[in-house]
Amino acid sequence: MAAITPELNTISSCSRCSGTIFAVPDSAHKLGQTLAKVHIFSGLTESELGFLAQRTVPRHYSAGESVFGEGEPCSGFFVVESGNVRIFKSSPHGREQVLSIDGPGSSIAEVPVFDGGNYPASATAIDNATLLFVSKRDFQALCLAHPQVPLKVLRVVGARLRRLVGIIEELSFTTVRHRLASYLVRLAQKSGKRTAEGVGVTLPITNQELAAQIGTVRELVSRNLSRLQAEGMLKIDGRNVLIFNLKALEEENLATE
Amino acid sequence: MAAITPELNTISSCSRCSGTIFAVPDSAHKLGQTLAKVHIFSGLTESELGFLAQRTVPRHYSAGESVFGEGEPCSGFFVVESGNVRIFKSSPHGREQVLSIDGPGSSIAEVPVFDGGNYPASATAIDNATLLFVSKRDFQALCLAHPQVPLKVLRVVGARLRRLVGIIEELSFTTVRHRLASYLVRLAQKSGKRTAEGVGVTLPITNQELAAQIGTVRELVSRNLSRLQAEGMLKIDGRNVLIFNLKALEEENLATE
DNA sequence: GCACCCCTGTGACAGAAGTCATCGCTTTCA
DNA sequence: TGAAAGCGATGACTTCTGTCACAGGGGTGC
Repeated sequence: MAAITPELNTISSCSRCSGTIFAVPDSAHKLGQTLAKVHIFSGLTESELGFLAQRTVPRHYSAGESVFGEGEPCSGFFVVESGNVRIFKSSPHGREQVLSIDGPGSSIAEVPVFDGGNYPASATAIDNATLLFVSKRDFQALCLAHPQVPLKVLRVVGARLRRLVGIIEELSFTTVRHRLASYLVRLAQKSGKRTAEGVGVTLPITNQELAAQIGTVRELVSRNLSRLQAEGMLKIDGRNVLIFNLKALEEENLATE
Repeated sequence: MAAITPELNTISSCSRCSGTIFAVPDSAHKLGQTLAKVHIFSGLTESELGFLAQRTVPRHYSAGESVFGEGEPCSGFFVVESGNVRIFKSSPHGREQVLSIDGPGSSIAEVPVFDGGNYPASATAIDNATLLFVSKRDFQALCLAHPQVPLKVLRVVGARLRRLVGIIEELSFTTVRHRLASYLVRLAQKSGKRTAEGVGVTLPITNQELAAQIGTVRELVSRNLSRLQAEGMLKIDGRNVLIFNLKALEEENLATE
């Protein structure tokens, strides 16, 4: 296993590291710094992080590239160092349902590492991304050696589970219109710009992708956006959306949810 | 809150145990046996189980009684000793979406114990049930003392997560008709009786409950069952359903899923 | 026996969801 | 520069979903 690490390290980032197994130069140090920012590794000592860094394999993905596919056997899990990863389910008809978007500091596919099953969903890189791969075996060993690590994993998995329950709730109880309104409200809260007329947001994704995130098809996103505009709740200008009355949009959700 | 344990023990089952903290009579022994059958506690030694049994509080619920409600603060988690528990989400309009049904040996609400949040959904007893309550503190202590316990919890939570992903997939990609067909197929695989004419199953629940489990309303369950009957795929006689062609019902799912 | 409650089936209907096709605009890239 | 691809809007249409209302069947309890 030690063999995997230095070689791939070399490929990925450290041009000076010539592949000597025991050399733990800048690259590993940098990895350690990255790992320290990962939720499930917070609290580990520097030497523990170093230990982990040596067993970690950086992998680069270009935008749109697949990280793993649903149903594939799981050999380990990933930590997002840079970029964003999209976790999703696909239907045989070509529709997709996004389960989560994970950015730097997040871990991915913790679950199959522990239950021994295959990946329950697919993952692709949204933009150019660097992920750190940790093998099943190494991670399980780490968990046994550091009992607080699995507890942190549980916290992360718990958050994931809550998000999934939220998706189920939305899919089961609400309409596309409401989910779209929810999305806009969330977006406005996160990155909205207050102006005299209302709150301005910029959709960071295509209608197609928005549809995948709220569980519908692109046409319905387009239509419902138009409808909200026709009702005077907002104004659409390409990807820019000016929300006249954020409050009304929020109440939209309470109404039928 | 050490007070919780011995007193409630007394109330619940052990008539001889007078509340002395260190008495570990039959009741605790029996508890230990029960605990040994719980997935997340398998592998613990007898003394460890005894330790846990002393800190465990049996609680009895009658059919339909609430165990906890969504959003309530979480003080611990539960192990199902007997009976079945229904975990579900409610909409303000009175609809419900079942997330899982858990029987003996299952644990419930492991997640909020670790992430510190509130219960993400509600739980009620389906039939008369006995649950063992384990306080947050005791369980966290156990996890730190026995690193393999959180790993087992992760396995259980992983299974839960997979089920939720499955629900999302069904809700997002399929129609009520397909979800109903899936339900019937699963039921047939689990408890179907092969006859000359086909596979006979008995619906164990009302249409209303079936609707909550597949994410719709009672009328649509009724209508879709009738439609499947009209199409000659099955015959309904009260709660008894005779499936003429299980294969066709299975393909029904592949078709649009 | 009778009132009451729960379960079930079903007609009527409105609105939502999804499909298909088309058009126009922009971006990309050869 | 021109073709191709991607994106967004929208009309037409079908099917699905959910709601409301109502009627009948089968228990249960008084």
